[in-house]
Amino acid sequence: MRVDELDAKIVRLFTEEQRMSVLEASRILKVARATVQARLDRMTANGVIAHWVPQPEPRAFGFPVVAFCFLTINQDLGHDAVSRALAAIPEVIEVHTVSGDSDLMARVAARSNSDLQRVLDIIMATKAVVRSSSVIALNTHFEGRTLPLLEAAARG
Amino acid sequence: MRVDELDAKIVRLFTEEQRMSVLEASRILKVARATVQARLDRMTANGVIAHWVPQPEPRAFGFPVVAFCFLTINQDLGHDAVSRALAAIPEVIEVHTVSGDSDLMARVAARSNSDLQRVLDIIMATKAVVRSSSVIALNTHFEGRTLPLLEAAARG
DNA sequence: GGCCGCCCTGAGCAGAATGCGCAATGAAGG
DNA sequence: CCTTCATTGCGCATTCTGCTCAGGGCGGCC
Repeated sequence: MRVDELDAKIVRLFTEEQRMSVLEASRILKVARATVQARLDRMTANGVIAHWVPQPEPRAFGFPVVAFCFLTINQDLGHDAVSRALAAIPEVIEVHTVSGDSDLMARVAARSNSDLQRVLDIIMATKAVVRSSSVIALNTHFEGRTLPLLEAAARG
Repeated sequence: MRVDELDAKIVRLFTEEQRMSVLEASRILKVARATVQARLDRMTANGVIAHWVPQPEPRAFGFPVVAFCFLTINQDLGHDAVSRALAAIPEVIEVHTVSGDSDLMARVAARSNSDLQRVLDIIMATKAVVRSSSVIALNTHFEGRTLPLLEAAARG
């Protein structure tokens, strides 16, 4: 979908001030309320706004450790079956099929470095994963920063 | 912060049905409206609910390619300076300092595989990055799936 | 030039939700 | 027993939402 600057401004407003109402946004942007409504509906329908939900932050409730695990899987099962098995583990936040030496990459949260070992053991215990190699995130500078990209897309 | 099952149920409700109002949530959960309000306020104040904003999805507006780039940086500058330089590039969605052979890991979005090359060139042009090695996400099975972890934390 | 579709606009209205305050209740812990 | 804190139910004024409608501006198309 093509987005324009008004779309980006709307998203930015609702991002910066989450108490923003559609009505007030329309006042600030000096457009009709129905316009803001229509833009939001259109972006939601087209998936540009993928979700608008309270995002729990694992760091804030006891899972400060984040690791990226590169997994070599049991090829007999297939990627989808393995990702389903991984989806059953709550500590697994994210799974991609990737290019390169490994088959899958998973983002994993844990209570501590030793707890990470426990989670990795659970992953290996699924029998779906043959080998894993992990990289620990020592410091997260930023994440989920998609707004600048939306604005870049809006400019052309 | 410690979360209980009510907290998790509240987050689940607002995640599954984003048109949910505080009032209706209180009706469904059979608690007072003020309680739901208080829980949401508390979770927001403690960062358990990190953000509650429209999340733009790059795939939906022209950036279907996602890659994870492992960067070796110019040590003279330091991680923070480099991450600031990367923050100026809208295609860079996420940056972590990581353990292992590389210094930083960045999640990068791009319009296509060849466009990814363009973005990598921009990254290298900052002079902050000495070497990069990328892994392309061929298929995203799921991501941002933090709710199960919150529920696990709520159970104990 | 004239027609058409699309989007934005301003307005109105009923219904619903919010923000706020308050006193009472209940459970937990010292 | 007393204190503390979360929860509860209630009410009120204010605000927002969902919905609808007719009108106007604009670009594309024949």
